[in-house]
Amino acid sequence: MTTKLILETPPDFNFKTAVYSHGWSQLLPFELDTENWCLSYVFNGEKPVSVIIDENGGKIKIDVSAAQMDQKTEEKILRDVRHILRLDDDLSEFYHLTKNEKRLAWVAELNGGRLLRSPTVFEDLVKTLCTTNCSWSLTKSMVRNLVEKLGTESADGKRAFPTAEAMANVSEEFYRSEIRAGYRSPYFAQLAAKVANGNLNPETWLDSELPTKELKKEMKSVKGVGDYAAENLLKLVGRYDGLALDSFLRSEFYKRHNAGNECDDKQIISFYEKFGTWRGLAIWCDMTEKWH
DNA sequence: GCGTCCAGGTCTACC
DNA sequence: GGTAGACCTGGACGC
Repeated sequence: MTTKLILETPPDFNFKTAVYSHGWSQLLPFELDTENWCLSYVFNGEKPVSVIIDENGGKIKIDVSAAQMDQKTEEKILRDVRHILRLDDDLSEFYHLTKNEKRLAWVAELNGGRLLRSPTVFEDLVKTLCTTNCSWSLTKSMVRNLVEKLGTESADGKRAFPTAEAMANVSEEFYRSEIRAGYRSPYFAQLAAKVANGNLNPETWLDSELPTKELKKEMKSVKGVGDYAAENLLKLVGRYDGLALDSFLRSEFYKRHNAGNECDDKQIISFYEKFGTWRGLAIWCDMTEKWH
């Protein structure tokens, strides 16, 4: 039994470019069906709720695997889907900056630039930690282990992303032996404990009034979060000042803009300076054009 | 089958 | 503030 919900989309919204914006759609509890072009997710709540999201005729359709829902749950699902697809982001200034750039004209044409995110900053933070210093396959493996071993099951047998409380209830050793997180294990244990006991609330980063430099400093106070991780998180809360340079972006930049030769990060930063506070989104779109 | 390298980096110690 | 070395894991690669 499913319940259908509908969301209106802004005119400059493109479901596929949002879903394919980066690797998040490959990380549980997201699951992407590229044949039917729909995205599944399992939302946390009193009881986890599994949904299938797709687009038809300029509207987002949400099939919820629940026979009955109270109004509060329905409103939360609608709010969360708006959040993960970034339906309320205003990218008009970014499109204005990029539409006359040869390599970036596609962004405004395809209504790109909306980076898929999780319903909570906590989930994005944990997933970002899973991307550091490892292959993408290991990132997927760690996230899968977190969901399958610590996530709560929904009615249809899928699992939600673990809450901070669930993650705080297991030991550092659990992260090593079961999640296969290696040296990141103490980072996960410490982070979960801080969030669960109220000493850290990453959700406040969404509408923080701190200048980006200060907010980045706060993010980096989390063990395991360095420049790349903090700048990636900043992009996910809507601030694109930092490039979030990692080995992928560097190697792509060398290929596309430096004849395959390595160069200093300062040269990359200088290259995107003209995009101002949008530079982090500009480099990401520049390096991922072929995905679209 | 085995060893080495390195991937969507960060931390700590040291200068 | 800048740099060297250590750090888990697992897939790719060469032999």
